Amino acid sequence: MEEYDDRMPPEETLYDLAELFKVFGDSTRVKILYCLFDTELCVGDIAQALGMTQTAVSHQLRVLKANKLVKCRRDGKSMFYSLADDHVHSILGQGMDHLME
Amino acid sequence: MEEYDDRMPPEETLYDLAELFKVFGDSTRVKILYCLFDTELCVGDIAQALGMTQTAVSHQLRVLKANKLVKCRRDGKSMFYSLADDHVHSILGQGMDHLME
DNA sequence: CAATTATATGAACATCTATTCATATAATAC
DNA sequence: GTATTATATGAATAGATGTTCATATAATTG
Repeated sequence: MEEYDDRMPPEETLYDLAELFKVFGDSTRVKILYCLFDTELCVGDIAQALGMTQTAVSHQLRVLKANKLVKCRRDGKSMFYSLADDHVHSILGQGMDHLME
Repeated sequence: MEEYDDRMPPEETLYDLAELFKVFGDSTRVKILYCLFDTELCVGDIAQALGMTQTAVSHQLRVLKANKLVKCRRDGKSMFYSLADDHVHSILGQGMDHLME
């Protein structure tokens, strides 16, 4: 890839980075992440909090989990989701800072 | 919006936040941002560096500028683009950190 | 076991988006 | 003025993506 200068990360890394931000780039997923900002919640509670269907929330939780932005544990019939680590808080926070200029 | 608990930012803010991340969520735009990480470049140089058409780069620069991720100045026939502020560096860096786990 | 509750999944559809192509604008050189 | 170079823009197309609907899986209760 001689078009890239020395300081450019590998193309695959930049692709993965874009994929990561793409996950944050949907309002439903952002809302879910903020629901989970400082607590864990089960799927039904998230759906109710956001006024969305269980199915839609579940689909998006799958995306969030595949990208390691949330983790989950089962408790009986319920699955409790929470933010995966502090990077998620940081990224959301940086985004907010930029919005506020 | 009584479905939201007290700590949730307003829905409009969360929407704007998602829109911001959406801008970072495209590999072409991420590549452009990394090209500009520590230097300013004109459109043609960015296009050449990435092996893309001028038109495609120009369209994406417009998106980046509309969202205040880059700024530009004219010098003769050329337009030189650079990152708008340090938030852009921070957000890219946080994303990278998350990728590296 | 069957019934119920909670969640997950697959397919279909509608919407959004990035690129390409053609063309327009802007600045310079002659 | 015209020609050239650099960039921007509008329309069209192709591909990606989020929601809905129907259904499947999983755990509990009786």
